[in-house]
Amino acid sequence: MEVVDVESKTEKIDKAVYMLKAIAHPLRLQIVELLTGNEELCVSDIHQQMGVEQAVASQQLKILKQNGVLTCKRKGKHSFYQLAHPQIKDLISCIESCHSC
Amino acid sequence: MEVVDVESKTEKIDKAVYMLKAIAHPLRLQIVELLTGNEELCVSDIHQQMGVEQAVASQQLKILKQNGVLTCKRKGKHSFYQLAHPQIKDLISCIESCHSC
DNA sequence: TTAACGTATAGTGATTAGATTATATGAAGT
DNA sequence: ACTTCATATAATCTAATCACTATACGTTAA
Repeated sequence: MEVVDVESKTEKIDKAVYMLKAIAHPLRLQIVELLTGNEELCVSDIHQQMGVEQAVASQQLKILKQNGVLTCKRKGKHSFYQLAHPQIKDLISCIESCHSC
Repeated sequence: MEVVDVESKTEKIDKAVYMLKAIAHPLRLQIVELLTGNEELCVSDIHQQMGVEQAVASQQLKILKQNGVLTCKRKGKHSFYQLAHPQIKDLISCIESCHSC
């Protein structure tokens, strides 16, 4: 195995770790779960549905975005967030299935 | 929805979060990856294959065990660790697939 | 029982993530 | 330009996690 492969392997691991760390938080996991059932949601959708302060929702969304879990596009006054990868849906159902059998 | 349902929902979320947090670490993720390709491994297998101190391997294995990612059974001098849920294999391939397309 | 091997735990300081609240920015309508 | 609504950032303090290393425990065989 060459050096360049080793480097990209640790990079992949780091990216995976960042993603997992981002999701590994009660609020953020629930946000991701919400987004597996909704194509996209804006900050106030989440802050209302989850019963948390707007600033809290915005902060957690930022963390999920920074770590490659969500993407964000602004339309007028609203910022719409959605899953960055379709596989994240599968990931969520894997985790959920670990605690229902 | 009844109170008992709400409670078990947060419990499930917490358990999922603990699992994800445990996996969300470079060494621990690699240990789990090793265990998706090997039915079971002992501490010294891991400490040798990963090139880390025995104590480090043991500590990280303990964290994975405590958080429901691995199980452990002792046979003589050796402790053998394995995945606690088969779905963890799928979880790992989901994460990996997020960074190869 | 002691020696050798495999594994587990404990202690430390440094770094990072946590919750909470106040404030700042950005867009749209009047 | 000013107001309102939607979103984002900053600041603080507390708590958890980190890496690292020394040491303790458990098992087996002589």
